[in-house]
Formats: sequence, C-alpha cells, structure tokens
Amino acid sequence: MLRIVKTTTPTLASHLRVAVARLARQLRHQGASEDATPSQLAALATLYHRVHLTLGELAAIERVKPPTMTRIVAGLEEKGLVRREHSSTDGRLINVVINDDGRTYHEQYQQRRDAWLARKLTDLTKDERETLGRAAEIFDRLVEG
Amino acid sequence: MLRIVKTTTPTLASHLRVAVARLARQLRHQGASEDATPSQLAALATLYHRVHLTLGELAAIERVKPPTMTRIVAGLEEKGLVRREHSSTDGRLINVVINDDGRTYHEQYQQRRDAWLARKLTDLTKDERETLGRAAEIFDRLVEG
DNA sequence: TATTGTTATACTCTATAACTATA
DNA sequence: TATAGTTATAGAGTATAACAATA
Repeated sequence: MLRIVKTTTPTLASHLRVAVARLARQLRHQGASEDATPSQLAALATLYHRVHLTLGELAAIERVKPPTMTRIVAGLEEKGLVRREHSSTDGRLINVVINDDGRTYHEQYQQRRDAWLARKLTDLTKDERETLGRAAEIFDRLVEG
Repeated sequence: MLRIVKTTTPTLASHLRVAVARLARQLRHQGASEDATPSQLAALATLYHRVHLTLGELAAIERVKPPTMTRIVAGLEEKGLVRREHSSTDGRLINVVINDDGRTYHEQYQQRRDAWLARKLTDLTKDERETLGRAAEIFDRLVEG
C-alpha cells in the first residue's frame, strides 16, 4: 500500500502554536502542587493581585459558576490561605481575602514554576535569551490586542 | 494601613512563563471543539501521525491508564473517526486505526486552531514574525533537551 | 421581587480493582 | 501463569436547579 506523506514545512502559526502548547504543558507539569488543585492555585493567583474580591466576581474572573467557586474557596479556606468576610455594606456579599500564608504560598508556587525554566534559560546564548524576551513582549500584545 | 507593593521587574523566566501560559490558554480556547473532548482530540492527533497503535501503546503515549483509553477510543469510534481491529498475530491486542473521516476531522481542527493565531500574526511586522519563528525553534530545544 | 451565595444532585473524566479472553 | 483490554466502582471537578438570606 502506497501512502502519500505530506512533507510541507509547517506555517509559522502552526509551528508556534505547537511549540507554545508543548512548553506550556511542560511548565504546568513542572510547577504542579501536591496539595492545592489547579483551580485553587489559579484563584489564589487572582486574589494575590486584587487584594479582595467578592465570591461572584472571583467566579466571573475564573470563568466558573458560583457553586464551583464556593467549593474552590472552601478548599483554600480549609488550607488557611484565604478568609471569607461578610461585606459590611451588603450582607449578601462574601469578600474573599488572601492572607499572609496565602501570599507566601503563591510566591513559593511561582518560584517553583519559574525554577525549571530559569535553569533551562542558562543553557542558551545571550542572543537567544534576548530573542525570547522580545517574543514574550509580542505574546503579551497578541493576547491583549 | 500601609501596604508595600513590590515593583521589581519580573525575570525573563517569569515573564516568559506567564506569557506562554496565557497564550496557550487563549489558543486552547480558540480551537475548542464542540463535539470532541480534549482527550479525544489529543488521541486523534497522535493517531494521525502514527498510522496505527495498540490501545495500550496509545494509553502510554497519552499518559492515561488503559481503562481511560478504552473510553476515549470508544468515543472516537462512536463518532466514526477511528476503528478498532483485533491484531491478526495476537488476539489480545486491539489496533486503533484512524480513518479518512478522522484524518479530515483532525486537519480541520488544526486549521481552526491555527486560524486565530495566523490572523494575529498578520498585524505584526516582518521583523517581529522572524523573532517569533526563532523563538519557536528555541522552545523546541528547551522542551526536548 | 431581585440578587448573592449555598446545598442537592448529576455529569464528565479520571483512576484502581476485579474480570475475561488470549498467549 | 502472564498479559491486553474491558467492566465495575469510586473520586475529583464541574454544572444546573432549588433554596436561604439579604436588599
């Protein structure tokens, strides 16, 4: 049986997509935490940058439904990384606030995730690192714009 | 209350990690399929490049356990994208083979995923696209090495 | 009456353990 | 007996629907 195999060069879009997806998967794998779930880590990262948010706002940002965020926040509270506070102006609202342990946890998680990549980057030439720095800036604009 | 806010420039590793993770998330979201699950699409992509594999081999490549792959393949078979064949030399083995519809489905899925990024790339300068091309090659080496 | 969050319940995707069929 | 795959069952993580509390 004759099988025709396509040998065309992948487009830039295709190459970049595959390379980015693979690197992202590797980075996720390297930084994985044992005790906190991915959804908990993502919510914690959001709270780290926003001081405090209501449960509903957090659910909207994380693109999950309120019942799901109730469970995620319950998990974070159980680990002592955030606290829930009733709003003083509207008793229906729950403000979710990251605490010092939560901040420390997030920072250590970030460092753990950075470590693998930082090590890999030392194997590159200065020129290659500069290329990656410029690429990161272009990526920022791609996603925002 | 006084809050000290860190304003240090992120390291290259940190910037790159965040940018890559965010772009990867966007690409996943853009290319999402309505009827096939992510695991099914991943398995189909593997089968597209390998002609045929046993169920166990496929499970190992996709990093899932055999019972999970049984379900994933059942879903693909139900959609008419692959077929299961008993090996002629060892009746215990199940060869999973992608068919023409499966090939077409995978190609269309790839194109859908590439489309958003390809469109974004046209907004860049030639120089910026060259930078991204070099970055993709560096990424390939980072993950392999 | 409308809105925020919680509880009850169900679905999807995964795993481990027990089972069937083939070597 | 050992191995490949399937079936049974259970555990995350998510959603929708029904509910309680507050506005």
